[in-house]
Amino acid sequence: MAATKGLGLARVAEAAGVSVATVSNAINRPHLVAEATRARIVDAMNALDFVPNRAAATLRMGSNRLLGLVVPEIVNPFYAAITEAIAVESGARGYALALCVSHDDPVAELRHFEMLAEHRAAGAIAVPLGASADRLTQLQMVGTHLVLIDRIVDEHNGCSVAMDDVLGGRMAAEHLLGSTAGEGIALVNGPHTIPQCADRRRGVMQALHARGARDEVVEFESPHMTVEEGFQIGRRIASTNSPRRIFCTNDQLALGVIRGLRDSGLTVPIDARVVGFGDLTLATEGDTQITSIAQPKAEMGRAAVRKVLSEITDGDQHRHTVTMFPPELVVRNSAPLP
Amino acid sequence: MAATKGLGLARVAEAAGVSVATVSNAINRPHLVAEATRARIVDAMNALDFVPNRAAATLRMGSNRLLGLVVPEIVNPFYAAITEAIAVESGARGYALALCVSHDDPVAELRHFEMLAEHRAAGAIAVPLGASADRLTQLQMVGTHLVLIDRIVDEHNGCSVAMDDVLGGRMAAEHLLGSTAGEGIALVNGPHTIPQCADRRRGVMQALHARGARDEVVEFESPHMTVEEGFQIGRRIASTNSPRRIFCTNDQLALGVIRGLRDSGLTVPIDARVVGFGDLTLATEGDTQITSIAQPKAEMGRAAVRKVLSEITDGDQHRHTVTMFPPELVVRNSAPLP
DNA sequence: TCGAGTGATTTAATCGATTAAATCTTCTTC
DNA sequence: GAAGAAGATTTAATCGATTAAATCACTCGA
Repeated sequence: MAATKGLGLARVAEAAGVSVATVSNAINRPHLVAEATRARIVDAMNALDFVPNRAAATLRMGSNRLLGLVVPEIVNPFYAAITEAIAVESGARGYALALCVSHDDPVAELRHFEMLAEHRAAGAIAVPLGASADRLTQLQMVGTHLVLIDRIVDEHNGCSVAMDDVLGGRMAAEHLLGSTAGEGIALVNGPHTIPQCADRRRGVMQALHARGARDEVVEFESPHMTVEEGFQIGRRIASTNSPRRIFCTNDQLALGVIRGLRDSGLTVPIDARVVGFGDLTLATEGDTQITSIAQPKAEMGRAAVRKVLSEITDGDQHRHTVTMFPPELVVRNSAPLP
Repeated sequence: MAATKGLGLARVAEAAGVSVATVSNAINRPHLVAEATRARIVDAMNALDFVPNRAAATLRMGSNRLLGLVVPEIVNPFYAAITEAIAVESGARGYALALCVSHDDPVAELRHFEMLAEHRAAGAIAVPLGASADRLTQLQMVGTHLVLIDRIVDEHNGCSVAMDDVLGGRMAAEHLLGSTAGEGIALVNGPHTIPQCADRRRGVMQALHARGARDEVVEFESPHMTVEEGFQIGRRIASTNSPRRIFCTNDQLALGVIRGLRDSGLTVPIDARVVGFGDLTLATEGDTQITSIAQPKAEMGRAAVRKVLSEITDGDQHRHTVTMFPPELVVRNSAPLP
């Protein structure tokens, strides 16, 4: 008959014959509560189907057990893999994940950060766009801890996770060159304005310099890095005397190039060897299996979550770090071992 | 000098010389506030970088402008596309999206729903697993509106969005049969326990019956529906006299089958015609372009969001509906027009 | 027997937005 | 000029969890 007061902790407290404070303690600081009392409270919670109200806790504490993730897109196996890893990891750590798709639109990106701020997200992971320093301050303005992933920005005052594209480029080039020295490489690349493209190219150069070869890099630029553009470039390569060791800076290009070469009567990997980048599943499952530089996507995602949570919980202990993951060469039949 | 009271509405109210109630009204029910006052308030909000506290609103109103999405995985182009559409659409409607990956684990799924309940999510969209009715009641127990997508369950008392797999199967079969009657179809299918597989098969049967042909369906069952299994089946088909009009119930199988046929000396589409299902980008981009039944993934995602929001906002007006989207035949060179 | 010490529990203030009800203005209209 | 309507704004209660400080109940040692 005692009037049911409220619907939250109070109801449980009444049922268990204790105060709300004790219920709260039983949940969050069990060591403060006597075992017998705790058991009674747990029983009461189960009996009443008690569902804690995160909003109340958030209001009181000023921060929500919620992480934000801002990615350019999900329909892109690379971001899909990262997103999945982040979702799983943050879920396992007891954090909800707010997913935001920016479509590379700065306005949308900013709106998403504002929304995260309104929800008092404890932290965020983002693939930033437009690497301007003031944009980032604007984003951090919201107060949440921000970890950058994939595209990292020097000016960022915080943690970052990315892959070592220079090393990736070097590994691809070294695999193509094998033990033979003095021979060049055809580099099918995107615009140099994309940092990844510039880095992968740099890696190729490093590999060539390392073995004292002359800089024989014949470069083909593909504006949009699509299969179609790769196809055209493949035909171009076949009809000229450019190197037949071909490094494409993504797997779409590699697929297209292989088709172009075939179309011109060349056989892969007999007449030409091709290495791609990204290790898309499609490259594994298609008719031709592409040797590719794989990115440790899941590891990157997990590392990002660990970093935000470290920022959130470790307080002063925390030191910002930039983690560069090494890529992995996956050898398949488009460029088998020499 | 006046002590800054609080950090939220109160601060804005003080700056604008009004009460918190008026500020709240200016934000949520502008028509109640005089234009001049509203302008002053907006100015104050901008000047103070006011960030509303969703948690407080949620606590008060009992519901959060947050939708939940529970999917089995993101690394799967189908779910990736749906997820992206849902994220974009809910963002556009002013709702945050909490992403949960269930990995087809009932325990994880339930945990995710509990988490959504704790956050007082206004609604959820889910690809449910284990279609047991009591599971669903358990899920709905959390009180949020639930819309099912992709896998729909008859017992569900709410909205659903899915694709018409029967129609998809029929379209595939009809395309393969063309105008010729009396010839059979090789059906490369997954286990019949998967509803989609059963439905697509049913569609094939409908097509055959419709043209009065005898039930010439030679069925091959692939337990895991992988490229590799498709490959084996492709070789089997080549070495027997089964029909050379082949419908594979997903694109992975189709890719494998084509490789198997090729491996056995058959040419596609000369000696055999192949239709896949799902229209994966990989099938479009690979060496062989697969004719496939495409699912309107983005439309399905958007429809799901519209439905939850309708449940949430329309109250009594709302009527639960099951929307079946028609698939689309995308003709490519693995089975060109007859 | 008193005080100190320890462990368990409660009291009560607080976070910030919402909203029904009350109050205050201004404007009609007879 | 008084009653009433319409419009604008304020008052004050409320949502439910957290937590510092206070209280209560014991045990133990001197």
